[in-house]
Amino acid sequence: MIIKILSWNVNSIRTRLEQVLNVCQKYKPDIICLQETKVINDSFPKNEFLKLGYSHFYLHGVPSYNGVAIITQKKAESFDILDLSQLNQGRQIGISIFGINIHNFYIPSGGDVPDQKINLKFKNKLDFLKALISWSKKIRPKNFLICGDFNIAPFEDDVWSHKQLKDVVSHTDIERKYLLKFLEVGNWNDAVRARINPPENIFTWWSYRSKDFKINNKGRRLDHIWISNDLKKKNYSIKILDYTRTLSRPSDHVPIKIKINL
Amino acid sequence: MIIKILSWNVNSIRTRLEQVLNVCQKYKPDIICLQETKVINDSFPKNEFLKLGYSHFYLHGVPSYNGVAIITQKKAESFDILDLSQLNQGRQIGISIFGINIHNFYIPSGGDVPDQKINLKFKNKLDFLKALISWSKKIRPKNFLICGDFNIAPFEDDVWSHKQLKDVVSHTDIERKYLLKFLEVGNWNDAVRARINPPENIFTWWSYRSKDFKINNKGRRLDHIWISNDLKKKNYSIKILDYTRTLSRPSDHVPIKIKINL
DNA sequence: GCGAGCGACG
DNA sequence: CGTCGCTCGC
Repeated sequence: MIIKILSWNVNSIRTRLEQVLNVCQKYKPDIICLQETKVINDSFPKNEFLKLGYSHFYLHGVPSYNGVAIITQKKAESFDILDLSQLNQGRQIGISIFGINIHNFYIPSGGDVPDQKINLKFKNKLDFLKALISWSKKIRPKNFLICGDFNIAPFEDDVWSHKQLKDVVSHTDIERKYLLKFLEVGNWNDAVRARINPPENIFTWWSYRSKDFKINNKGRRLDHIWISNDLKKKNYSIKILDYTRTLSRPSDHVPIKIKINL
Repeated sequence: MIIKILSWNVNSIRTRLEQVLNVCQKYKPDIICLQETKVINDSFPKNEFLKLGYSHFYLHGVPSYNGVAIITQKKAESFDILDLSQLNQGRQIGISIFGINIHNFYIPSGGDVPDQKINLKFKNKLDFLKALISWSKKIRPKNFLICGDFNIAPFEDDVWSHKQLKDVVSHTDIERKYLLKFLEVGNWNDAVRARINPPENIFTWWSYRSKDFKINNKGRRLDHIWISNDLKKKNYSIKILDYTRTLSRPSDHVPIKIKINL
């Protein structure tokens, strides 16, 4: 059975609704994982998804910020809301469906200053990664896929300039180290870089602040799909839907998609 | 010489820019009078108008609220900023062009409660009307056209229900009396009602709060074009562009247009 | 209901 | 640059 999973930090589902629906109509993913929905569960725009045949909503929204959602056509076998940081920030949910486990993350962005002592947000980000490392050890992933906005570009060529970004939050040594530790202890596999590499585009995020984002192309690969060893053996393909960044009023992140033959 | 003048309360020129440009391309007015531009002069989006051949901007914007603008293809012979209320609220400007005088108003809306003692905004509205009465007496209008959002529906059939709106600000007896006094002392002529009458649509405003505005059609005629006696003798026609109210993200007011053979 | 500006956050 | 929620104004 071939299934398609799409992951996208939409930066507000209400603002981006039409674009999300268009992408769903075009690519018909079985499972939609959204981050930064920025809406409480009661206000999630379910009706429009229902019209497209998506009738199951696994939501963890908090007011104003963050928020994750998984939307499916088929009912999930289970649904979990996790709160590893104990801050109730709407950062992780998981479902079991089609015999696999899918978790959807929004890892903290970490603020501006990459210093745990003076920037609590950066500390929280590293703490969240530590919690994910423990969680990975505990669950011993099997038939498992995780995706979302990890807010870290782990490899040197995951950013437009390693040299200019090595002290910028999202690409500092310590974040990259923690993320790779998370990858390693869970025996996770970076599904995207297993299939796509430069010079093909691997970036999933371009700042709103620089116009003409594709001219300078100062992007970063902050969004990820990781799979357990058993899924790695399956046939799968990856697509980064970077065309969405050229639409009017875009999200700063673009969707990533996996098609996998279970 | 035939000239076309368009008056429109756009409720933010920045938000409504595309719609205003579309209307200009469609009707090619020589003179565009806008109200509630809600933008300071430095931020007025001139470039887009320049592309359509409108190269002269007569602006009186204040931050956040109110604001009036006259935009023309031909340079005006004079430009006046008036501040009859001495509150610097961006409510009246005038130009001389094509040998006539054109003044563009945004009369205060007047708040909720139609009582001068407990509602300062209502008092300010009546004071503004008194000032306009004095101004009319003083100027003795000749070759004069005034237009804009007067925020008053003067006649009983200028609202969807005189009975239900007679104590609602915009249609109270005292406002109607003051506005008709203003009309009378200036020897002004209501150019719109001289040409268009029910059952044809004469409303220029429908509240944002009632959806399906054309079903209940609870509109009011708040926007006006008045002309002096000498202009009354010219050939002229009027059009209310109420189709703009059906566009997405519309202004709550629609444009009114006069075509006059000077 | 829909503009505006603000400060927080990204 | 662009979300949010807030308050204000119409």
